[in-house]
Amino acid sequence: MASALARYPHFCNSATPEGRPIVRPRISNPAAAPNGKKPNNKLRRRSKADHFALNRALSAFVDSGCLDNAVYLFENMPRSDAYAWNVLIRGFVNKGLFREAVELYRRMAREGIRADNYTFPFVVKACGGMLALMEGEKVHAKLFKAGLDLDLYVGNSLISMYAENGRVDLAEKVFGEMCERDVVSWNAMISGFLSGGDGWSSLALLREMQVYGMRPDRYSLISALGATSLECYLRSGREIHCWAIRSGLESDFMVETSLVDMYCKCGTVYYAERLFNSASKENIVTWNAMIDGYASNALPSKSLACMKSMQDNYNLNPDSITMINLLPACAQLGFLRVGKSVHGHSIRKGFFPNMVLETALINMYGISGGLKEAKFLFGKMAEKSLISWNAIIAAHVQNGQNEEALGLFQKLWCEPLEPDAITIASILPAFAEVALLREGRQIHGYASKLGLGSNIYISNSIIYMYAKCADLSTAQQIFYKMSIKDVVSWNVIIMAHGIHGCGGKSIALFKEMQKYGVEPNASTFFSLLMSCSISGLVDEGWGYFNQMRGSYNIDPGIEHYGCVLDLIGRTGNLDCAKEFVTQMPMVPSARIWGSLLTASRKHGNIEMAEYAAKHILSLEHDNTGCCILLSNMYAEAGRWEDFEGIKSLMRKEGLTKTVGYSMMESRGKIYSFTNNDKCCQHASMIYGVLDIISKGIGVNIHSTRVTRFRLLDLAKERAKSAAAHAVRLAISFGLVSTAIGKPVLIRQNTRICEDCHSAAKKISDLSCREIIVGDAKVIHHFRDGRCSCNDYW
DNA sequence: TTAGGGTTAG
Repeated sequence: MASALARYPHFCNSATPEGRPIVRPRISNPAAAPNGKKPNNKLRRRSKADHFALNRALSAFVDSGCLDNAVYLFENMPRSDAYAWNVLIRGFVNKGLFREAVELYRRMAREGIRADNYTFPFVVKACGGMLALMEGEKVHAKLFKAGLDLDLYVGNSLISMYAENGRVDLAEKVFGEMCERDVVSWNAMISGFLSGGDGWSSLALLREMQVYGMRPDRYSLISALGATSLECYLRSGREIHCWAIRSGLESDFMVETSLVDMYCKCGTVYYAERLFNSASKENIVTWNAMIDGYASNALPSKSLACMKSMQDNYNLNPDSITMINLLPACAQLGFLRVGKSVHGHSIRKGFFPNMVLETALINMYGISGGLKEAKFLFGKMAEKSLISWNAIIAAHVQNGQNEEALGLFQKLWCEPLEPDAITIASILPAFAEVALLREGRQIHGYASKLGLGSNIYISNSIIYMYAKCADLSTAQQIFYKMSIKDVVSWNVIIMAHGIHGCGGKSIALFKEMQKYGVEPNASTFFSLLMSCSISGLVDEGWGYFNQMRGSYNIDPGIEHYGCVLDLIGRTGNLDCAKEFVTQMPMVPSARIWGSLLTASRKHGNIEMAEYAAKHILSLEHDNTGCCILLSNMYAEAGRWEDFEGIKSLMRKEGLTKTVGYSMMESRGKIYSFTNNDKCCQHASMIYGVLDIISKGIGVNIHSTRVTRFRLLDLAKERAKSAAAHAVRLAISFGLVSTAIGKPVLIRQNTRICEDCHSAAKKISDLSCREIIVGDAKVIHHFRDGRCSCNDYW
């Protein structure tokens, strides 16, 4: 637009680029007699014919897209009437130069030419195109004053303008007050409801227009098919298809494309494919609709094959929309390389800048593990929409970068953009993973403000978020208040109880969901088995695992095997655990070997730990957690050479321990602590409390692990002593900064260490307070010297 | 001699 303005600056300010006001050359009127006497009829007729010829030439330039020539001619015409102005305004509108069109309309008024019933439809359309509601309303007031508001064409353009500006209510008002309506009026309103996201009203209006004796045309059908797609209402789509056949519109290329798209969006890709196969293949839009249809119906390979066939068999070159539609297929297949080649092709073809394409690429990179590329693209984008922000936030969450996602969410508030349902749905998992309860409540409040309280998808995420923020009771309340619950709602509430160590309640909920007629799926069993594993319900877990295939016809996936392995690990029968891993029907992942490693550490079996670690490092050579765990085991066993071996491996690989931190909230403020943090707020008070607590539970804050380490390492390890680990600093501060009797809520980004777990149990007993620590996997409830995880995590 | 509604995309 900026370049267009530079090209036609005089329409904005009636001045030449040098700043001189444009003075239209006044060619003497040939019809005027030189002596000032009345012109004769012959001369007058000739003058009129010349004027008409110039207008016709102007119109011809505009129709053929030669706007530069049209402008030149217009500026050099001896006189211009409303017709000439209208034609030129039309030229700008048709080229999408809406600002210039409106400027020309303003200049027309300044030059004393009255806008007429032909002018306003173009000007109103320009206001719709540039999403300028205020300008549109001003133009509406002007045409009302001119008595043109009842003009059919003007009314039709007003309907579209208001709908485009998101004011379907005003569009409806104009439509309702029209004294005359034609098929275009009905179509504009049908399309208006559709753009406002109200497909049902569109479809109702399609029926109503027929009651009024109006026959739908190709435009009516195209909009109505869009409405059907929006509402996924196949029955209506089929009716419209029948109407298209009866009225001979089925072979209209745009109706045909809309039908293909409708069948895909309604999930009936088979019908779309049948129609597509018999359709003309000349139009790339139809191909694009089919490529998108395959990908949206989980047929990504067909999507790629369709694109290839389009190129090889029909010699059509993919456009930017083809690229956009292809990217979800790449993401589904995990074809990062193909996705990158789509990116490269788009660069070579000059498709950039293109906000939609860039956003689609960010989505693809986010899903395919290419967060670095997604971040790079986002940073380079010239223009970003809310959808672009949603995509980059989701990319961070999908790749476990929750804190960065929350940072971006905060930055979004500084933009002139308002977060929507997708933003909330994208960011909620990050809140669940790293936020404190107060922040969780804020995002819940914001979701309610956006009217998303009854959105199942959002509600499910909110339930999980409350559970992870240690507020199981609010999670339960929201769950039971939901008027409609889907299988995900049940899975989430089962998992919510599971992570709080309430495995028995998870089993009860599993039985309850079936009483309500909800069929469990693979995720239900994952939640259930995970709950059994956290609560140590070994027999129950085994029972449900065995029922999966036999009673529910669900094949256990690797995640289910992982849960059962945790269950076996609890029993301490590590040989059985090892055998279970080697006999799994799928290749064990690093996560599976990690489960065996955890069990080995828990039961002090260093040989089994080494065996598991060997497998983990062969799959993930940079697995820091594995190295840390094994080095701790070596240290505890006094195997210093092996300990140093692991440490040097870590140095060689450039692996650094994740910095653990704990967070807690007091009086609306968030406090964060790292291990042995001497710079935290209220440090002297916190260390004073910690000293008292440590003495109370029989721990010397300065020499906790002396016996476990060599004297040489004593000084080094003292600094790292678990006695001043972040979680204990947070607990110390929590005990004195929160109301007596209330639980102390802590969040920790890593798993709680054994020493701190043991200390937290004792502190809960000593202080008669409940201490809740949500670590990276489990919510530990420490009460009366015990923990809800039964000391296995 | 001029006008209004329209297909695929994040």
